[in-house]
Amino acid sequence: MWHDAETQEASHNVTSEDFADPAAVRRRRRGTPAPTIYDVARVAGVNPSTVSRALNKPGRINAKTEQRIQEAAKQLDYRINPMARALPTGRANTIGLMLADITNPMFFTIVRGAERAASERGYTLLLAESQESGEREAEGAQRLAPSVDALVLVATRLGDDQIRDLAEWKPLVVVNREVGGVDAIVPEVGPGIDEALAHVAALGHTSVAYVSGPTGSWMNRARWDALLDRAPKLGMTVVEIGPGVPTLEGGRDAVTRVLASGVSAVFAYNDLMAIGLMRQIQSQGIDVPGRLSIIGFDDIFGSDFTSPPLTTVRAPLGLVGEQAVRRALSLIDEDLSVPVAELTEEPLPTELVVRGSTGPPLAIG
Amino acid sequence: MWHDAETQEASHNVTSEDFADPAAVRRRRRGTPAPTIYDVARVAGVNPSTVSRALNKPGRINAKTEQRIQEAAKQLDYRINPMARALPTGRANTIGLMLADITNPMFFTIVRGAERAASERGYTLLLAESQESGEREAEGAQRLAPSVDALVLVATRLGDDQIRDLAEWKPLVVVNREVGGVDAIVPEVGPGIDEALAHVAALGHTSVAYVSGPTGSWMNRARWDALLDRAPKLGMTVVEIGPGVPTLEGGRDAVTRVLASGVSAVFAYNDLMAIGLMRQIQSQGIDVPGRLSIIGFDDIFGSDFTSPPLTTVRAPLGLVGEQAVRRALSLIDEDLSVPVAELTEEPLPTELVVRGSTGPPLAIG
DNA sequence: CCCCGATTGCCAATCGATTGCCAGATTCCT
DNA sequence: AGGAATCTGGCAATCGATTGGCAATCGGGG
Repeated sequence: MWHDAETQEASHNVTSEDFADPAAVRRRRRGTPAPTIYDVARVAGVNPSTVSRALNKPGRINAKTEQRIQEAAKQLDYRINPMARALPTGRANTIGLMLADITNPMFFTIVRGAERAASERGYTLLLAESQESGEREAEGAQRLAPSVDALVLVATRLGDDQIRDLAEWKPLVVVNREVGGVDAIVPEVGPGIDEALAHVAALGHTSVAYVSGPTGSWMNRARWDALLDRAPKLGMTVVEIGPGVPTLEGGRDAVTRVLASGVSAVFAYNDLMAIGLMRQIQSQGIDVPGRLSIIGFDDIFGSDFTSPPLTTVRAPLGLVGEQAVRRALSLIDEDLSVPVAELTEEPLPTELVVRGSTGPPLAIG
Repeated sequence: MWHDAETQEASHNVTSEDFADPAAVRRRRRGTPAPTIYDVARVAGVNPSTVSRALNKPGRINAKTEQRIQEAAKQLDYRINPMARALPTGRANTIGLMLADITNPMFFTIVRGAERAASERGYTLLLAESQESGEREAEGAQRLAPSVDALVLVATRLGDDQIRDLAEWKPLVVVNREVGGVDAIVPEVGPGIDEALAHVAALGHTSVAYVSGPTGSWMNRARWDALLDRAPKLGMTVVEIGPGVPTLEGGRDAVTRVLASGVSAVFAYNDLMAIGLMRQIQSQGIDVPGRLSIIGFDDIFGSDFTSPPLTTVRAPLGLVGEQAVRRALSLIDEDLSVPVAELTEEPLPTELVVRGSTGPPLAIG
């Protein structure tokens, strides 16, 4: 297919005649009031309530009438006003999604899964970002809560009590965290870590470190706990280094302490930290995985771009997002005492993805 | 900071007494009806309308009364019901953001900018994804439109006419595209491309290729046009290869044709394609930038993870998102004939970021 | 002491859709 | 044919907040 300058030219001419000016379009807009069910009712010659029923209680109305109304609606290009509907029903058909940091690639995948699950059921996602600040998050949640049917909190910085308070107010699901009394979607850290430890053990490592993430992060603790529990059973020593911010910088900042610790393999709280760590270490002329094997968590976008590509414990983030929303939807149904759509919640195991950043330790290789 | 098993244990005990079971929390939730201005009015001993005015027309009400109402509101933990407010005012305080593909990292940055600009003014973002499908996008836009005050379309697949139709319906801003008669936020491709061409010319390249993105993409065309216009002036030949999908795969798929074209430097429609191209070429044992220099567009997250890190024409995506929302907000104000908040729209120039994927061509080096 | 204007708060209509209740029309059963 | 059951569609109240118009109150000036 060729670049076609003519097409562009032609289309540009048309536009300049009539609507080259954005202001013109705007002016035109102002006049148009959106049609309501009253308009539809008038055209179809029925009562507004009949229109309402025809449009969302199929069968409740005589087929003939129903069709007449459908046609009137189509003719007027009627679309329902969600806000007006939300008032009597109390349901906005929206789900609030609260993220710690939109730019962290781990969230993209979750958002996509969530969006998919939501739009599948006719729900829309309302987005808010806490920018890793508990205060902003509380504020954001308060702002979001009244306009959504349910909340999904991802990697939240809120305290357990705040979360429970919110949960009493609105259906709520937390992701990557567990809070007593609140529905949670958390990938199983165990399987992936078992695989990963088996992997490094097989390579011959006997001492590993964990570069810790934020103190308040539930998932950080979960990963460390799992490591602490299992590594010794495989005959390995394990130390925690940190805490640090869950970003490239956080990883960079841990380098000195990692090297000083003398370990031959290191787990980082997440891929971002792992990558930051790796790049910083490499910039000091140190070989990865020769001198140090590095393992991340999550398998975010870009974790296979590095060289060596990052070995990581993958979390099924897309599924996590999907399930979080599905669970939220089922909570809404439950609130309405509607038979809960049966939740076939697959387990969410993590798994090791072996790439180039792990290898045998120097002493052996 | 040490891992503290006790803390966890303790907190777990508390929860198990009272709310270990999510169902218990849910049950508790059902009873609570949210307080309304009527409740506040009763407590404060005034008329609901007075409450409304006290809460959002500061000064209209006697200071004494106003304070009494504030206190009543606080006491009841009243928060306004946005849906109920939206009905009479016609404003939902939301902006709809429509993306082609949430998982494309280039959008993350835009989303963050948009979210920031929106929440700054008390607006919330409503998210929809078209998954690169025009049909889904049209549907999504229709679904979104009635519940938002304005729409922002990013890298939309819609036709010009569809966009104009939407624009007559709601304030609308398109990003990374220009449509006659519609407000648009588009980074200036010129400066970055000039820099990039100067860069490759200085390195000694005389022939470049452009690996094209989706046919329907306005930005794809804009970049190609700019290249086509400027390269010859610098004494370089330029060919277009494609079109292709704007992903890693799209880049991989272009490899054969790129190599066959005999060029020594290649621009790709975006970083994703550039990276896909680079990795595929490297996997064939071909050196980058030795045999082929590669340049991307956007400077997405991860484009500096590759080795060599990617030289790319950076677009100020965060600013783009911010400005798109700001413009949308100003359109809303304009519709309301409110004095438009003065828009200090900085220009959005692109700039070359030189990293490792460009170098002198073989013949010279 | 009266009048005037400003201030303050209330009344009631309104936004658009939903829904319980009811009445008239049909159908069905025996 | 009589009566019950079922269909249909209309009426009107309701969700929670906003807002134009009005009435009561108050202070001040003459």
